[in-house]
Amino acid sequence: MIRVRFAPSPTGYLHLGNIRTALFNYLFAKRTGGKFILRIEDTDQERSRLEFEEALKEDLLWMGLRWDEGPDVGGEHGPYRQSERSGIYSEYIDRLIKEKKAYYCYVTEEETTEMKRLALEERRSVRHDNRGRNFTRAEIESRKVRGIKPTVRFKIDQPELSLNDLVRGDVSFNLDDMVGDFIIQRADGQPTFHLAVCVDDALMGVTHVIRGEDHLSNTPKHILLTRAMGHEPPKYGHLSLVQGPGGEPLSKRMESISIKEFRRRGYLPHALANYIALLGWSPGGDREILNWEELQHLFDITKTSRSASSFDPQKLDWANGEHLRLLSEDAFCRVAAAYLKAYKHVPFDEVFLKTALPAFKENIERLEQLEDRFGIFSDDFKYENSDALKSAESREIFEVGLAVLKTMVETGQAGAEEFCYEAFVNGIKPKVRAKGKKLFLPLRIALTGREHGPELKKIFPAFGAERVRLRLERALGKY
RNA sequence: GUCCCCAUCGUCUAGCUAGGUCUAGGACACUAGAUUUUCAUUCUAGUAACAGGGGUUCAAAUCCCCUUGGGGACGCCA
Repeated sequence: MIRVRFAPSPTGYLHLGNIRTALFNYLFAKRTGGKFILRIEDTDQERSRLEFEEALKEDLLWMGLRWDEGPDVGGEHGPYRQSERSGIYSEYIDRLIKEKKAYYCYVTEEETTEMKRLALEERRSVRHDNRGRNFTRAEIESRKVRGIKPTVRFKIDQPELSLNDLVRGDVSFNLDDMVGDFIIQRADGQPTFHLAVCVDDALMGVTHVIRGEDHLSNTPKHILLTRAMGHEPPKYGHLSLVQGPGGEPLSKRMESISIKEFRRRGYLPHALANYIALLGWSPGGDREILNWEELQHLFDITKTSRSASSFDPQKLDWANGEHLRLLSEDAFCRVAAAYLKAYKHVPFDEVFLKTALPAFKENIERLEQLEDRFGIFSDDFKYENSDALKSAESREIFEVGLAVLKTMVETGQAGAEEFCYEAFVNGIKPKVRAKGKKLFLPLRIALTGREHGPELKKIFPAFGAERVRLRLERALGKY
């Protein structure tokens, strides 16, 4: 059984790149009925905050990525928060030291920094020179006396290592030039990310580690460490990174790409997932708009692109529009009403929303746009193009419209529950000179104040006869 | 600097594993036209790419090498 994990550190909000990693893990596991684990990597106590953990769980759930094991839901391999697993980590660290696979290192942080500076200056490879390995007993004693607390470093003796990556194929590393012994326990006694990850992946039975390409060069460390602890390393897959629209790297500080922000702007979770999946992956053929089941069924990690891809907000908008239009009228109303309630202050009740909302379904790309579009229902509006209202032909349309409306009201064709657009328009058409665009554009502007908008037919039920009368009169300058 | 990864339209990509069907296909965006009794939706058409150089081969977008360019890593962050 495939077991994967998404392991964010709660030091900021989830962004496009993070959620893509989570999505790909989820898709990869679910295709074969595997398990998706959520693990919180909060070994950096300085920067980890509970607030971020809560936010990230909310974002994951919103996207439809429920974890089978993790905080809140539990599981056999818990706890799933690294800060609650320190006992486990120290056991492993002790054992590695006992087995001479790791050692206490009394080299200070300052010395390490200096080592790096010098290497850069002499244009050599920047790596730890393992000097702490050969300190004499006396040297160690003197450092202890000076109050220096040791770190624990894992020994690397292997000169090279190759691995078969799920997305990149065979990759080999020249370890000699790359890494020295690395720290698995800080001077303050806390385990580092490298140790915690390896211990947890092994103990939680993780079979595949799918993560960003930025971890590719950590992988040799992780393989060596895992083996040293007596476990078989998982399979690795390193996803190419996502860049911003201009090719810049994504950052946790970029507001515009946080999942929270996408929610606020009215993207459908599934449309976002669909678009994100297309970033670095293609189902082949001409298909682009996929539902959740198709996504799950078709996704193939090995067909994922090996080069970085740039986030294109325009294409996201297009995808969102497509998914919005795919919704049934009922579903659209539900989703849109819920969105409006949560994020916008639109002064309309649910009954009104239900009659008005369907008109906008074909007309928007983001739910956010609804707020502006609803402006046509406000009685306090300005004409986008008042010139179109002033011609004799236009005035004729409005005068006739008023007359037709009056008749309709008198004969009961414009009652409260139904107000027929066709009857209204067909009543006007034979009696005026203007037709086509010359007829409908002035009418649209008179009625809504704008040159663009939903089909007039669809907004009539929400408008009602009285509002139409008022607006025709206003267009005529009668008040 | 060292190590690792990557390279097809402006962008996302198909094609590359098993070289010929590629005068390189689709999508977003853009432009033009059609439909819609108006705008949008929809439809049709158009502009636009194999980074460069060397090989291998009858034949290279596809395989190999070099150059160039981009990204990542080199933390007592994850």
